[in-house]
Amino acid sequence: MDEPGWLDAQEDRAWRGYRRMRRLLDLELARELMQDAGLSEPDYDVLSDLSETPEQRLRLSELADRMLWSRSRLSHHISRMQQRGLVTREVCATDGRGSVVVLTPAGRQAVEAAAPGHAAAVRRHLIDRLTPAEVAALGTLSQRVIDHLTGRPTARSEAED
Amino acid sequence: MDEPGWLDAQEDRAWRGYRRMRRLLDLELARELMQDAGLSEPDYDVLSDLSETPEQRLRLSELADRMLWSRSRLSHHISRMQQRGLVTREVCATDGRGSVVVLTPAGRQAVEAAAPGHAAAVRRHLIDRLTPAEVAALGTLSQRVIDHLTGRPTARSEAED
DNA sequence: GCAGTTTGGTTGACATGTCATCGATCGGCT
DNA sequence: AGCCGATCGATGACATGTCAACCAAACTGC
Repeated sequence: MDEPGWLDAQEDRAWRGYRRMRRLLDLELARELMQDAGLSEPDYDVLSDLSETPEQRLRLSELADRMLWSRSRLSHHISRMQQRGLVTREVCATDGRGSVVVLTPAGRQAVEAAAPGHAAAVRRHLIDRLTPAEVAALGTLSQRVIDHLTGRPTARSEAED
Repeated sequence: MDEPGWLDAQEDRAWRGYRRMRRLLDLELARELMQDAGLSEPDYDVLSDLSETPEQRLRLSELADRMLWSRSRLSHHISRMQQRGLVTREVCATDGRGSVVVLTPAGRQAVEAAAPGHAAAVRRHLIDRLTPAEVAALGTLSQRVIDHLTGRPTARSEAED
C-alpha cells in the first residue's frame, strides 16, 4: 500500500492529543504529589516498586529494569533518596558486586501516606474522565505498543507489516 | 473498607500500560530522532512549532505556552539552540521587553530533514499498532482529559461527577 | 587455579530542567 | 506626565538525567 509519510487528520489529532495529555497529566500529578506527600514522581515510582515486593527490597539492576531506567540514573537517584532516609543500600549476599535497595520504615511510611492520594489523583484526572470502554482500549492499545517495542510479536488485527 | 480511590484490575492495567508505553515510546523515538537527525525531542518540538507558523517566528512566551514549558526553560533551551545556529532571537517590535524566536534557514532545513523520518517512526511504533477505532478513541479520550485539566467543561458520557 | 572477558554498580563531567530573583518595560491610573 | 503593579525574559544556583570511564567481582575456557 502507499508508503505512509504523514499522519492524516485523525491520526494527527490522536498524536498531538496524546502528547498534550501526557504533559498536562504529568504536570498536575507531579504537582499534587509534591504538595501532598513531598515526593517527586520518580521518588514515588521507586518507593512504589519496592513496596510491591514481598521483602521490600530489590537488586539495583532489577529495579532499574522494571523502571526502564539506566543503572546510572537509578544509582544517583538512590543516593539522593538514601540521604533523605527513604531507602538504604545493602551488599548482595549472592553476588559481591551487587547492591540491594531496601525500603526503610520511613520510606514505607512515605509511600503508604502518598499512595491513596496519588491513586485518587490518577482516578480524578484520568480514569474518571474515560468511559469503561476507553479504559479497556487504553489498556489493550498500550500493551500492543509495548509488545511491539519490546520485540514481542503481536497481531494488531490481521497482519503484521 | 476499600477506598473509592483505588484502581481496579482493569484500570490498573490501563494506567501501568499507559506509563510503560509512554516510556518505551519516548526512548525509541528519541533514539531514532537523535540518530537520524541529530535532534532531541525538545529540539524537534521547538523547531516543529516554529515551522508551523506562517512567519517562522513566535514570541518566546507564545511558544512557551504552546509547548507547556516554563519561560525559563524555553529561554535556556533557545540559548542552546541559538549556539547551534538553529534559531535566532530578535527584539519584539511591538513590545520592548519581548523577544521573538526565529527559525534560521539551517533550523528550517533541520526540521524538514527530520520530519518525514520522525513521522514515519510515530506511525511505525504507535499509529500502525492501533486499529482505526483505537486511534479515534485515543484522540477523543486525550481531548477529554486535556479539557478537564485545563478547566474546560466537558461531558464524559452524560454527567460530570 | 588463572588470565581474559563480561557484568554490576559507582563515579565525575557534563547536559538539561527547575526555581527564585532581577532589570526592564508596559499599562493603568491619577 | 509620573507612579505603581504586573508582565517579559534573562540569569544563576541548584536538582536531576545522561554518558563514558572505571573498579571489583563473577564467569569462561584452558
